[in-house]
Amino acid sequence: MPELPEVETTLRGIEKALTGEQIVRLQVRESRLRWPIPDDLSERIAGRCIVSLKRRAKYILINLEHGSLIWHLGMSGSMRIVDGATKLRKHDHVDLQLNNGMLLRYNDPRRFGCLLWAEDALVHPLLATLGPEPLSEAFDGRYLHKKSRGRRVAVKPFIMDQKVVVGVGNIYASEALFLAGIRPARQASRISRARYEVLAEQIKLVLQGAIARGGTTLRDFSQADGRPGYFEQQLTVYGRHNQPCRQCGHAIRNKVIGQRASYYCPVCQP
DNA sequence: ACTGGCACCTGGGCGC
DNA sequence: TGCGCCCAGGTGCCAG
Repeated sequence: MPELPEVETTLRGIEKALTGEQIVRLQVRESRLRWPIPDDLSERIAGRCIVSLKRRAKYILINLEHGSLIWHLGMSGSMRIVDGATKLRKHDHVDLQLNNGMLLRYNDPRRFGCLLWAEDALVHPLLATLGPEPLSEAFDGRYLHKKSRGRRVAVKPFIMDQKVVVGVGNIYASEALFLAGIRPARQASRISRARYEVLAEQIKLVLQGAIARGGTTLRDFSQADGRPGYFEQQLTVYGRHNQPCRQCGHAIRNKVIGQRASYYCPVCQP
């Protein structure tokens, strides 16, 4: 489910309800996520206050007075703010219980997400080697061009590599490459600086546009208040195999690149 | 250092 | 209705 816009949407949806509140406990119904939720996590964080929430890449960081929760939604994770009387749904694996009676409830059918704790999240091994944030000034065409020298991979998996730039997943990679007019299978090292300038700009625009609309709901993603994201209507190529290109009318093609479905227009993306 | 392939899971949609 | 198959928005790890 979640790429950067969906994670950002989730963060914004839970931030107000959590910030400044005290944690009563963490109720874990299913600890077998991508990595097991540590047994002692609840006692470790009980009684602590939530100072702030941040996003780094696709991780949600819940900063406590001391230490942080590192929370990843995986492919199918979602979060809601509910009260204690709200009925459990299937795959509601974790509740973060607050002293005001509200809960942050985590649902994750496929259990590819994770919930970890670190004293200093940013130096945690999972976060330490991540590339720049796409919406930061550090990320631009010059950076992408330099980073791509000598890389034989296709440009699509290249921009989905979290060591290159974070937050770009399978949907927005296809979208940004379409908007930039670059074929997704093209070798990363064989793209000019000028075209990387356009690509970096389109990555920023497509992510910002998706955040503004609350992300994309294809199957099961929902915002923290239960509403879907509204970016699906804006998708130009993703999931539109054999449908006419919105720019030129040619049929959109579907090709597996780096084990992931990829969509492009053979005319607009030469 | 890079690269491609596999693994981890459940559920929905399809054809038979 | 049931079964088997394929697909799904992520990413760490492995061998080559």
